[in-house]
Amino acid sequence: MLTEERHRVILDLLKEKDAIKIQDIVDATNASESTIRRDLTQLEQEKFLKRVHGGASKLQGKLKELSVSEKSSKSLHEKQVIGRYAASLVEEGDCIYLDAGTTTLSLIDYLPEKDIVVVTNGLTHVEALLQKGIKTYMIGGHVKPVTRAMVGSGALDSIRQYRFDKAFMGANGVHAQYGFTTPDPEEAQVKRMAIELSREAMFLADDSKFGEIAFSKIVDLDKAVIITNNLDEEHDSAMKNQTTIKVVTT
Amino acid sequence: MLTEERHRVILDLLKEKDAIKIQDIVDATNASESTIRRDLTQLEQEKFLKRVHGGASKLQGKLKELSVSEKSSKSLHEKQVIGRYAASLVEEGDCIYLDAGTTTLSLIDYLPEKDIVVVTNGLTHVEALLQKGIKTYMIGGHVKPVTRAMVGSGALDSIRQYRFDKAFMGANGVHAQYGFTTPDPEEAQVKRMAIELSREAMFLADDSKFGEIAFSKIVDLDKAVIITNNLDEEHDSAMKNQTTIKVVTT
DNA sequence: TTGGTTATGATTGTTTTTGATTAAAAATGA
DNA sequence: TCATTTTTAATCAAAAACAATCATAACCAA
Repeated sequence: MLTEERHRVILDLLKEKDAIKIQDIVDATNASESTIRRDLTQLEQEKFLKRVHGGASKLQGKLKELSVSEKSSKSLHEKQVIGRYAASLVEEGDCIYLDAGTTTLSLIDYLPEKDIVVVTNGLTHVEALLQKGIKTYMIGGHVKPVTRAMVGSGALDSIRQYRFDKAFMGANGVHAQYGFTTPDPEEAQVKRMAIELSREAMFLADDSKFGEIAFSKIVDLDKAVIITNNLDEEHDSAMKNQTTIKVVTT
Repeated sequence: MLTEERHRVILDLLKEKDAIKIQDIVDATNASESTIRRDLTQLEQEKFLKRVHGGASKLQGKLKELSVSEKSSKSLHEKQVIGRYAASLVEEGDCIYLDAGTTTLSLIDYLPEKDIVVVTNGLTHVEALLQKGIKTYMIGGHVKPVTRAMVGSGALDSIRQYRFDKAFMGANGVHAQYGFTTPDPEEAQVKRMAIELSREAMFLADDSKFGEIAFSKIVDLDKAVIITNNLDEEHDSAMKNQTTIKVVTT
């Protein structure tokens, strides 16, 4: 039975019962206990269920936040790897800016239990941050319906009240010549301002972003460090003399 | 039977009876007494019930803090009535301020399909507003974990960027002498500022709020209109010469 | 095919959960 | 009050579930 089939079986079982035992799944799939455990670990990471001692249970609440396509997307793992590394850079007492977007969202899971303050413009991020008990500030502004990010002049005024030790940013395009880019000019403004207000800025970008160019320029490459999961020779040689690039593999 | 299942069973039993004996739970779950005791200890810690000698009992009072759904269910109908009326006051082109809180939240359901702009400090409200396709602004600031409202100096700076045609407010206490009050001084500040910035301010308060006094004063009664579902003679005569009170019955 | 990667199932030692046992504490009733 | 009964918390050993590791099997691209 294919991995994906098993996953489907597990989720189907969970649809009918609120909680299931590992043995039930073993019986239903004829896979070994070890395999099922691995499945559960994976499905938990992808936010499809919650593991409990002895089995797994539905997770209620905010699972609907992410569309299924997003969750199962191939790049999920890359984002987690990048997010985990970025989170490891956070130090006691830091004031962090966290840009809206899915890559930066994955960082939250790995944030250390330290005394830190996080400022964000992502509505979705706030819930996750509060869940972890992190002191959270949100900048104001117009709420952009599609991305649930704060933009506009209100956001610019609002963000100017803060200063950051580190800013973790997202972008749609990373290009040797055109720098960091994003589709929405208003979002670009906010991002640019966040970088200016920060002692140290980092872009979290998986390898699919390299060579891409979106409509609005945020800043040039030399304004921020890049954290990515993979970097081919072509882009490396084009960008390496402009900024620092950290490649995280596992 | 999984731990979580047992917990569910216990809470279900408690829903039907106000108090249960340990032996009843043992019978219902086929677990040992020791295990049930451990379950009860845990559930008590998580504020789901209160242990009593021989078993467990519902805890009344403010456990409801946890589940917003339960909390709002009690006076849900009143809130809906008030919310619907308040929404009917909204006119084409209005700029609205919507205070955080459950009463104002119910207003959103009834907002007309007009070209309006809504500014809010309630994180929970934003999602509902976007769902209805309403142009939404959020003020920035520190996110208060329990209420998910924006407070603090950031919120004050942020809200000052706007002016409102109408402000719909919530309060914990409405008192002839002490005016409108709320438990948190920081929230009171934001509320006060919102009222100042608004041409017209309205407090949405169900009848349980009358005569109550919370810790922090927001403003005096004459600064805002009151919209409520019911008003007894005593409070009416005490307040009617200070402000306008609109009683909505259906 | 070959070499390398990934998925699998068995095995290991460790951790968590469980139920029984006990002595202490609380309720009961004369 | 005191003695009796019930309930409780604490302890412990057995059982269940666990993560980690490893060798094998299946898979894939060159």
